[in-house]
Amino acid sequence: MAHFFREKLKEKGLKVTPQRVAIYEAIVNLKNHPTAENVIEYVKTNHPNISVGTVYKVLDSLVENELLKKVKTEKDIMRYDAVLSNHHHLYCTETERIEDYEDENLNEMISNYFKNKKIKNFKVQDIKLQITGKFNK
Amino acid sequence: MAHFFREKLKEKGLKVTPQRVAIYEAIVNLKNHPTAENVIEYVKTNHPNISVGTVYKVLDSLVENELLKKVKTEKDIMRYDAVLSNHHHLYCTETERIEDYEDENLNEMISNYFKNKKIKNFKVQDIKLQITGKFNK
DNA sequence: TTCTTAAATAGGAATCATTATCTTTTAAAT
DNA sequence: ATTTAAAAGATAATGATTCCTATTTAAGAA
Repeated sequence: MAHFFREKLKEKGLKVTPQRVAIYEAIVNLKNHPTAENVIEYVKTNHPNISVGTVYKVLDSLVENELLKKVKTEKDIMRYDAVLSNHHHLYCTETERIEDYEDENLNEMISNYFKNKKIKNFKVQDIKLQITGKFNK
Repeated sequence: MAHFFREKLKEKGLKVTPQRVAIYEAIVNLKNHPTAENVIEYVKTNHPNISVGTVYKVLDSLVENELLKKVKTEKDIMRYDAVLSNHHHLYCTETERIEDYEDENLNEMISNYFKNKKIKNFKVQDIKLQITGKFNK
């Protein structure tokens, strides 16, 4: 996993730094689509001197280079996702919990639907579901 | 429309103030899911003394009372929607444009799909599509 | 209509996530 | 080992949003 990431960095012409690796691993390990602050806290256990600005800069550049994604929320605090494959999100109405939801059949159904049904004046590139509700327990 | 809004405010036990009416009308008139700043600018043409804090507070309370909705984005600036009926959003990859997308057939297909396919440990309350792509022109 | 009062607004200071700036360090190519 | 552009660190600045408090007002009661 770290190997995949190192390769990807090189591909994109980005230097492989310990900070970048640590930040990426933080996103992977921290489930629930962490905030920058979550990442900083996590990374500081192994890199106590890491700078806040560095974390923000790295997150931005990884998103720009498609190694991470931002998660759309109704909050002004950004959250990140290391899962790049096509998937949807379950949003809890009562907490900040956000979980990934993968469903091949659903993807296929939707992609079929939009093969026929065109949206006028709009070229669809990607479709994601925001599924809002309540987790049990 | 203003009438509907006044009634709704009363229903919720909220006072009908000129500021609230103006802010609500701003959201309705400003297409493209305005930010708080867009609203402030718009409302100031008729209410030059309106306070920034008031706009934020009103927006919050209208969202809380289900007279407005927040739009999920990847930005740290909040955007609002006065359309309460079930609809989806078209997000432009290149600009900040976000348009409503209504599609009864789609709603039905998805709701049928989730009538059978249950998500484990999760009770679905609402499903929205984020459709990302490019507008023509 | 006037009175009463809790709710709402105005104005401005404070907060806090994020950005920007500038200096020092470092990855990695030569 | 040298070189150098890129990256990181430290910290100041920014800007959207929230907080605070005095003043005003909507709306029910008299």
